[in-house]
Amino acid sequence: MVFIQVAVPVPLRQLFTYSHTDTLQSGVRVKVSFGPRQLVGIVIESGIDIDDTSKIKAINEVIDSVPVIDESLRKMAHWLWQYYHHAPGEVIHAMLPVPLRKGEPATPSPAQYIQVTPEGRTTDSDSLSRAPKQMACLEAVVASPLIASEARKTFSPAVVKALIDKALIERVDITPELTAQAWLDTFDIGEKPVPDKEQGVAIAALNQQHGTFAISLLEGVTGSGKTEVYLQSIEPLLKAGKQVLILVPEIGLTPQTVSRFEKRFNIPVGVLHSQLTDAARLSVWQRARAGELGIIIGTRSAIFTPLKNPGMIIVDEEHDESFKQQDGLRYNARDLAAMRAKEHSIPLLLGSATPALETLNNALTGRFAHLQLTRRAAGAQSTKQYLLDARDQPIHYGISEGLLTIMRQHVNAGNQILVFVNRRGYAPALLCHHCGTTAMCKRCDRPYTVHKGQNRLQCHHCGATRSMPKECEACHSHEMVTAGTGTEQVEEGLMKLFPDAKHVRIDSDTVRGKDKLHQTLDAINRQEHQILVGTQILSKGHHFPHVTLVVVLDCDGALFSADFRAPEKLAQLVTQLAGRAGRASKPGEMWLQTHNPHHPLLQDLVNNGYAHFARHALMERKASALPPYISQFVIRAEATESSSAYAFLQQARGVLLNSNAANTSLSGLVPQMTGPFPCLIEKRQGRFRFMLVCSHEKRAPLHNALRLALPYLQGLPQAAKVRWSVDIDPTDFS
DNA sequence: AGCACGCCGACT
DNA sequence: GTCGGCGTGCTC
Repeated sequence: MVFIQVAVPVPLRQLFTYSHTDTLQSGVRVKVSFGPRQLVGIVIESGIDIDDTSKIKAINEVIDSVPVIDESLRKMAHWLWQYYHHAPGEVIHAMLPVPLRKGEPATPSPAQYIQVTPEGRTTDSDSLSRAPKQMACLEAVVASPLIASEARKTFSPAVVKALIDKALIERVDITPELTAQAWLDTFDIGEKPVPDKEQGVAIAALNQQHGTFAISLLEGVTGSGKTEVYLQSIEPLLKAGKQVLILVPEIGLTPQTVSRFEKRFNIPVGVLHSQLTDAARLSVWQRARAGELGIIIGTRSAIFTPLKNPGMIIVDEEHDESFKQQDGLRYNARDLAAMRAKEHSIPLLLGSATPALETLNNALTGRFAHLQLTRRAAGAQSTKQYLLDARDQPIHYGISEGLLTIMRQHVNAGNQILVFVNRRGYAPALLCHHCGTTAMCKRCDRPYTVHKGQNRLQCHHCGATRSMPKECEACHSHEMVTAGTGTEQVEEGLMKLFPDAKHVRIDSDTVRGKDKLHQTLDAINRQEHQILVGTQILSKGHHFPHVTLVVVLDCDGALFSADFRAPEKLAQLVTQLAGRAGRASKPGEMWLQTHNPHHPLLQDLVNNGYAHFARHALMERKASALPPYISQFVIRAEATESSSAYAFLQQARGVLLNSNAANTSLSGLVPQMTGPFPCLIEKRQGRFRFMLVCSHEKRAPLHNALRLALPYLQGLPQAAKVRWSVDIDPTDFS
C-alpha cells in the first residue's frame, strides 16, 4: 500500500492523498472519488508518509502509462501554484487540453483516412482527364493518405465519394504515427533576405545563446524586421532538430504570420488559438509532445505546450496585455516563458516596438540582453507625430475644426486616413435633455452605450442590451440626447463631412469573426475605402501602406486615469498606430487631438518617441515607488451586497497585518496596503467589486505575508459569502 | 466549485 | 402531508 498525492480539479489550495497498490509516476492521470463525485486528478508525488490514514480513499483507476505532464511542466505547475497562490488542481487543469481533463486518451486515436487503392495507383491519367478535380484529389492521395474529413473540405465531398465509388481510393482507420523531428524531411530554406547591420548583430548575439538560458529583449521599431530576426535565429535550431515555441497576442495570429514561417522553412507549423476545436488543440499538443512539430505558434495558453526537444521560446509583441490572463489563474505567459526557458536551459526572445516597462527595466539593468533595431527597412521614414490643440475649437462629431482641415488635405490628395476612436458604439451615454438623468444599466450602475445602428442601448460591461427608450425614466421628457463620441458617431459624422470619400468602420461590432476582419483589411489595402474609423483592432499587426494620416481623437482620458499604467498603454497604442501607416514613397503623419497640449507626457512621446518616453516613465515609476520597482498583489472581492465585499477585504487587511507581525523573522516588513476601495468599474453584472492593493519593495516578504494570511482568509466567515481572488503582479485595475 | 444535508414556506 | 428554497459545511 502506497500513499500518493494527487492534484484534484477543485478550487482548494491543497493536494489530496489517495492510496494505491503500487507507486505511480508523477504526472500520470488517475480517476478518484472526491466526495460524492468522480474526478480526473494528476499524480504529484508517490510514496509519501502520512499520520492519519482514516479518511484515505483508494485510487479508482490509472488512466495513463506515460505522464501527460512531464518533469519540466510539473516544475512549472509547482511554480505556478506557489507563485500565484492558486489551487494546484486548477493549475494542472489549466495546463491540459480539454479532452485530457475529461480523461480521454492522451495518445492519438485512430481517425478515418482515405488512401489510394492498388487500382488507383495504376490508373493512367487519361481516365480522369474529364474530371480535373478528381484527378487533383487522387494525386494528393497518391502522395500521402489524407484525413477523410479534411479531404472532403479541400476537394468537396462529391469528389471524394466519386473516387471511392470508382474504387480508386478507400476509407481506412489509421492511428497517426508521430515521429520526432519529422519536419527535417522537408526542411528547406528558400530565398531569404540579407539582414541589415543591426539585424545581423541581433542574429549573431542570439546564435551565441543556443543551448543556454538567456533572455533577450529585441526592441525594434515597427518595420525594422523583427520577424526576420526570429526567422534567421531559429533556423540553425530547427536544422539541429530543436523545437521553437512562439507566443503571439490574441489578434496577432494571422494566417500570414503562420505562412511566413511555413514558407521560409517548408515545414508544417502547429497553430494554437482560442477558436480551435478541442480535438484540433489536442492534436497539436500530441504532435508537439512527440517532437513532430518544429514550430508551434500560439496565444497565451500555448506556453503550456509540451516539447520534446525545446530549442527556443519567442514572445512576439511582448508588451501585449493579452499575455496576462484576467480571470481564474491569473498568470502572465511572458513571465512563464522565462520560467520555462530557464528550466530547459534555452534562450527566450522577447520582441516589441514598445516594450513593457517591466521588460525594458530588465534590459536596461542588464538582466536581459538588449538588442535594438532602430532603422525601418528600405529607408522608410517613420511617421511624424504632432499634437493638436482642441481647446476653444468648435468640435463636430468629436473632430475639431483644426483637425478637420488637416484631414481634408489628405483626403483631397487622394490618400487614406485612419481615425482612431477608443470606444465603439454611437455614444457612451444617453441622457435626458430636460432633467439630465442618464440611462443606466441596473446591474452595473454604468451608463448604457448608445448603438444607433441597432437602435438599442448596450452595456459594455455586462453585454446586456435594451431597446432605445422613447422618454426619460425620471421625468418622461421625450428629449433624449447623447453624450460623448464613439466609432459609430464618428463614422456618421465623417459621412456628412466627407460625402465623396468611401468609409469603413472597424470594431468588434462591424467585423464579426476572423474572416470578416481580414476581408475588410484586404479591401482597405486595395484602396476600396478612403477613411478608416476604428478601435484598438487597428493598432495590432496590420500594415496600411496607403494611409498617410493617422488621427487619435481623444488622448485626454489616459492622462488623468487612476490606473498608473494608463500612460504606458496610451504610449504603446499611439506608437503602434503610428507604425501602421505609410511607406517609403508616402511618409505618414499622425495627429493627437487633446485639450492638454502642454502635458509633459504627450510632449515627451511626440517629440522624443516611445523609447525616450519609456525610459522617462521608468524614472517616474521609481520616484513614485511603483512597479517594476516594487512588487504588488491585489485581493479582489465581489458580492451582491456591497457591504459584504467591503467587509471581507477590511478583515483581510487586518489578517495581513497580523499574520505578518506574528512571523518574527519578517517583523518590520509590513506590506503597504491601500484600500479596500471600489474597483474602477465598481459594479459588474449585479455584483459590487472592491479591491485591496498590497505592495512592498521586496517580493519575498510580500508573498510570505500573503502565504501566511491565506489560510486565515479562507477561514473568514465572510469568505464563503463573497467571490474573492488573488491577483499577483496585477496589470489591470478595472 | 460542486454536492449533500438540513430546516422552514406554498402547493398537488 | 411533501416539494423545494438556498444557508452551511465538507471534500483525501
